Amino acid sequence: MRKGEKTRERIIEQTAPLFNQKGFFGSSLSDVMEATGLKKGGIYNHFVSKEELALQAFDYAAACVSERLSLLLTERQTAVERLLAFASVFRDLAINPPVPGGCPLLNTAIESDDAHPVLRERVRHAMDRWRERIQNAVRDGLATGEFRKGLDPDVVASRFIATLEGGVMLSRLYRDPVHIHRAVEFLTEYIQKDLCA
Amino acid sequence: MRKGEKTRERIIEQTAPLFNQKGFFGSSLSDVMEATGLKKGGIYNHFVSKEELALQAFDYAAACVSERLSLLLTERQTAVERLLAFASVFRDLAINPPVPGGCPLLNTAIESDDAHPVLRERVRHAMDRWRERIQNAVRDGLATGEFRKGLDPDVVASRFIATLEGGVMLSRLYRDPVHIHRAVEFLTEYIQKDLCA
Amino acid sequence: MRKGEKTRERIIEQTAPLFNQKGFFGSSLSDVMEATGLKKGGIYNHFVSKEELALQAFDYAAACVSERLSLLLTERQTAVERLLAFASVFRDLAINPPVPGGCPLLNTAIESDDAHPVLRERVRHAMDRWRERIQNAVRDGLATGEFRKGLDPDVVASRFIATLEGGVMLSRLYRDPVHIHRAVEFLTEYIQKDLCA
Amino acid sequence: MRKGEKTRERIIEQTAPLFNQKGFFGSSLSDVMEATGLKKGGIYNHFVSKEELALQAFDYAAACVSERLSLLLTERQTAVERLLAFASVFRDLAINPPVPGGCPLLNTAIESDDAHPVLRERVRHAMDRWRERIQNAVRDGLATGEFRKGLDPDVVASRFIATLEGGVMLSRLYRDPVHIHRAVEFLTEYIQKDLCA
DNA sequence: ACCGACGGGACCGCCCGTTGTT
DNA sequence: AACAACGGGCGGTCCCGTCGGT
Repeated sequence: MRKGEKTRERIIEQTAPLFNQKGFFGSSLSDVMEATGLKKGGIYNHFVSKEELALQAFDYAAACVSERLSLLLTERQTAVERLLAFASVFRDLAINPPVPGGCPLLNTAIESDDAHPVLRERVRHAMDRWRERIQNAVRDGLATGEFRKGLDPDVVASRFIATLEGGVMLSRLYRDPVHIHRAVEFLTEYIQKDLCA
Repeated sequence: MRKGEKTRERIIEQTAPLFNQKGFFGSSLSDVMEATGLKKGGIYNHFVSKEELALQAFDYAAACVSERLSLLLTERQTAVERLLAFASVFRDLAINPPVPGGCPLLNTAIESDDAHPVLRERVRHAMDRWRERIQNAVRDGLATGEFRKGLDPDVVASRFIATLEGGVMLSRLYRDPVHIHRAVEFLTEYIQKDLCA
Repeated sequence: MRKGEKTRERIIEQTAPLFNQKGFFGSSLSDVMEATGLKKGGIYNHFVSKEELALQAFDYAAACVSERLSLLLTERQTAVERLLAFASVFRDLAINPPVPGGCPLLNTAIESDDAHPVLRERVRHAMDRWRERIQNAVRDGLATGEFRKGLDPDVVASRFIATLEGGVMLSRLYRDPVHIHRAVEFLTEYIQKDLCA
Repeated sequence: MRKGEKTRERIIEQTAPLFNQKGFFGSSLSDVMEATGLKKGGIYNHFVSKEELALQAFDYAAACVSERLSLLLTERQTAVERLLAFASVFRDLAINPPVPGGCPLLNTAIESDDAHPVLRERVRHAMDRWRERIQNAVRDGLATGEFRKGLDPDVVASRFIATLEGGVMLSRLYRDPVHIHRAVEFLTEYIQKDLCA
């Protein structure tokens, strides 16, 4: 990897927390300069615009969360375990997020949905991957007989993500982990009572 | 000061959708001028700063939602009906919100939690009121014997709001009402299976 | 005197300290409103512009100093006493000025000489009156034989005003009355050694 | 940073006359842009604020005068000659100032004394240097026996500066060099009659 | 590859003045 | 006679992006 490539990645890593915390409109190039220690010229060598950098910073932040998901999901055997692992990642997202600022998908979805179509498209794509993970877990559980018949994987995915993202929002708003814990607990009961055969 | 008061309220009403859609940092005074048809001088006669206006626009937007809640909640007799009514308001929030842009509490919570403490405090306060509504409904259900003993109203409130706000986020992100419908359905099942005696 | 006339004078009295301290360019209409307790409409009823008000406030401030001069000069008998009285008024101008902010002629001369010809003309006129007072005192001293022959009243006036205004400036700059005292002492010696026959 | 340093100095040199003539509050950034030929971005690259620029422009203007003083004072042998040289610099200050607008210390002292503490502190410091020059000249005169015993250098400094600055004010107000000439003449007599042994 | 200098313009806030109303 | 309401525009500051230099 060339030196330039490394710098480029460093910029992304250092600005992802910035954009995740203050948003795209709330972050200025001055903030970016401060976060990276580079001057404008140094940044524009690697990115054609602030928007391009923000997009990649979002992709990076989303990937950081995905990585945590992959890490936990692959080592789980049963579908139940995998769904629980998914929920536990969100517990971290609220309390000890991989990228400071909480859940990048939630943050960016809210900021972009009426104001930045390009960014919104990125969030949709990342969100699709998350939903697939849950859908796949559910399908596996259906295939192995772990889950009761008739379950709609899509519905389960919506329920999971909605509840968890909402819990993240509440815990971050109140700076109190209790809300995300209640969300996880809610889903845990849901798995046991509704999903399992 | 008859006319001024009216203008002031008109400014708030016309800018609430703006701030709710583009956020505090994403909305400029030029946007406000365009939305209101007034010049800066005319706006600054009623508000000392953009921040002051944004705070009041948020209060207004939150009050609009609260009004819908009050309207539906007061005419419901049972606790179950009131919880269902609460959920149904969120269905509207995602699809046909009283103030364009979705849920002002969700939007503002996400934008402010790392970037604007004053705004965040406002959201907290508004969110407290919402939680109280649910808690009160649950307490009523407990008192009448409608709900099973041992229910923690606080926990129910967290579960409701998390699930619904997350559903709003998903439906707005995908421009698809199915997600908020699934969230409401989720909570409907929850009421029937877990809350009722 | 009509009520309007009284308000008008009140405005002038209340804004003279403002303009004398912060200058014409440094004083805003907001400052004027605060100083008078009136709103813009109340002020523009009596003055067609900020400039017009500032001109009259200057005239008033200059008149305040002139009044002190008249008060002291009329009760003095000899030319020496009158010159000393003139100097003593400047001692007050630096330490306990009739209009807060020091000498209005000095302040306004400095601000206006390159920036505001109209104001500058007013200062010139007021300064002419001051110089005449000294010139007259000198002429009287010459007529009575109190002063030595050959004295140029114009020269004495320049020397007096220059020394005193410079002393005021220094004492106000350092917030230390010693400088104006030294200036007065300087002129006292000058009177005794150079002017008297 | 060869070029930038040069531009920075050019900005200071070009704005010093502006601030000296129209004052800090009377000079706008538009004036600065016009004087320098740069846009706001180009100016703010070198100075963090208008205030910072004004402070440095004052320092520059004060240094310009000081330079003239140094030039004349160093080549003079006797204390008398040095005091006369000091006075002659003020003659120029009124008629043909090194920085257009007259004496920067006088101008800035008057504008800042009630309105801008930071600027005022700068003036005080520069004025201290001037007073030291006179005090040193007097002390030298005392040491060589040129001046009569018992002279207080501090008093002489106050008298000189007060008289000269007041003379500058008058000459600039009237656009007539006669007043500063009279002030210099006054001090010349003072030197001969009062200071010399 | 990074920095420095600069443009052109948008930002929010405040300016001074006018108008309509009471 | 006083004020509230508003316009039109300038205030200083900071924005994002470009380009030349090293």
